[in-house]
Amino acid sequence: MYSDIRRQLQEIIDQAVQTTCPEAGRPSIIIDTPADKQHGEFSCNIALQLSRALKKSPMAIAGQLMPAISDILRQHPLKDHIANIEVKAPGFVNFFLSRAGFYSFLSDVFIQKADYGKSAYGQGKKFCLEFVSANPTGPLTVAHGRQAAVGDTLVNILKTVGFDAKKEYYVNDEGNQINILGRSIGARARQLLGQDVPFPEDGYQGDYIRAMAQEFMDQNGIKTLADLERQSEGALRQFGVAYLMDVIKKDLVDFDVHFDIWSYQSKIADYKAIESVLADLKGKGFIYEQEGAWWFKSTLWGDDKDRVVRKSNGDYTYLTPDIVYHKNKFDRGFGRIVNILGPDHHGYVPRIKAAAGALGKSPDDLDVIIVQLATIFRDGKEVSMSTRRGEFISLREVMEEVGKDAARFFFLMRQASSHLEFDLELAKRQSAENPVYYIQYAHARTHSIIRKARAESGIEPKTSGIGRLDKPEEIDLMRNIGFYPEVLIACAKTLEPFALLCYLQELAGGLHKFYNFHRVLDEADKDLSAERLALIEAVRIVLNNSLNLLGVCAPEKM
RNA sequence: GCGCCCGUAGCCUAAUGGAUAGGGCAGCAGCCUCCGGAGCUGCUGGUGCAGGUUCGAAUCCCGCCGGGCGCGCCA
Repeated sequence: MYSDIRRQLQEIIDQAVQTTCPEAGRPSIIIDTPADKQHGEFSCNIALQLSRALKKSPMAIAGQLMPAISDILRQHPLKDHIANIEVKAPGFVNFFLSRAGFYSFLSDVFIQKADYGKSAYGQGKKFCLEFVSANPTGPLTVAHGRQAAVGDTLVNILKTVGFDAKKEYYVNDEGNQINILGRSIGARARQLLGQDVPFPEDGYQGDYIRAMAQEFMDQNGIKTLADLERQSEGALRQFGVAYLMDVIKKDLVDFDVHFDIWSYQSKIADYKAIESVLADLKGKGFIYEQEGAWWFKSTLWGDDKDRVVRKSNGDYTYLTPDIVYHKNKFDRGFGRIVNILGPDHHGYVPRIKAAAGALGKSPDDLDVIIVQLATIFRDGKEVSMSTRRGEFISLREVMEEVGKDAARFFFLMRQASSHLEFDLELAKRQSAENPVYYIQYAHARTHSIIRKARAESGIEPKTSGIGRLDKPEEIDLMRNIGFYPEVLIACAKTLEPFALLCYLQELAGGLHKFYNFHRVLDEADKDLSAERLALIEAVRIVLNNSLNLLGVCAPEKM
């Protein structure tokens, strides 16, 4: 494994530093993966780091370290895996893998197969990622779609690298938005019954509200205004929440996003729970009264200003039940809590981190990923969006128009922190301009070659005893295959699945390039064919594993 | 006004403080007797401005310039 080799090199270099320049102490040895393969598979900058302390030039230090490293390596089990060590200006020590080193990556793949990529990096730590958590006031929008794609993929990756990670959806089934929802449905119902009532100014204007009003009346046998008046506001709200949560859940299932935990505000943050948490915070001196309202001292943890948790009229603000909800998450044993929010909520981050602090946790135990908006382009024009006005493209429309695979892939095509432009026409295009197909095509191609080898030549991938793969395109593929588990760990560290997309494009590109340079199936040399077929098989497995993490299909034919 | 995010070629985008700033699109020139041409090869072009920290800065710090977002006893 790549990480094992890295760790062993660290030990070797550490030892070399101790013998050649003990006065340097025990500096931490950092082994990089050079961006440029001309600098080898592993690179160490220790000589550059020690330059100042030792008052020597980096090149001189590296020159001293080199022979010591070689000596140690000569008697080390790793010696078969390293072909060459070089010192290169301004003072890097670079390590080049041998063919045996590269072949070991293929062995790893054939041993682990569908599990290839898994690691123990997360050490089973309980990790809660809360995302989407759209209020049940309408269908999911593309903003939620992007958050869903990012969150779902991220948890898939976190689980793969050894976290006990859960996907959680928090349902805000109470509060102002839900009151407005109830009133909106009520108003549409009255209008359907012929009463000329004005629609609430802040109401939800989407057409779906009218359909819901009709459904509500059908279910409850409401035929007249008098029938309607007998229904409570609460009944309307309850109906609205249940109806829209069904819509949302179906959107998510069709988008291949499956949550582990559904938390309801009404169940977690009831009156008793809120009062208990407020009493606790008040007891700790984190809450004070002013002008009839209760204020939470969020400035103690760096927030701009303190925040109201109980208004002068006795109502709670949005923050208050949310503090209770986060306490609930911590109480459930999650060591790490991460929330995905839209950019319109970034001002909310300091106060919820302050809440974590007030609950006796470190504000660093709670992270927030802000996923920037996706702007949808149709016919080269931006489509404007506003839930209130009912003008938006729903996630469902995008899914139905471009398909689940392209939608998920496109939502991940930029870093979450970057604004995303989603071109519907491009996503639909089945051509070279569309990156989804580039990768899926690579996967289909591996299947096609393996199929043909079996059917026409009876050649099977040679999964052990590889010895002849040495072309640059073959080496490049093996290097990338070996790097796959590292890519997943990098994604987990940065909480950013984007790097996996870049990796996939490179791996797919490497396959296409190899294919164009070298013939896999050759009747005259079936042994080499079997080795190359093994390489193809390994690529197939990695493509398949990573596409699974993205929730994108890995087609065998296209 | 205060706070957060962002400025990389004609357009989009990458780069755990590392080496010659890497891809893609569009453009031009090539590659199918042969495993899927949804592919491959080649050509051209870039870190907003000015300082600082560092052995080393697209990256970190300060100041400008330009863009986005947020600043409620809303959610």
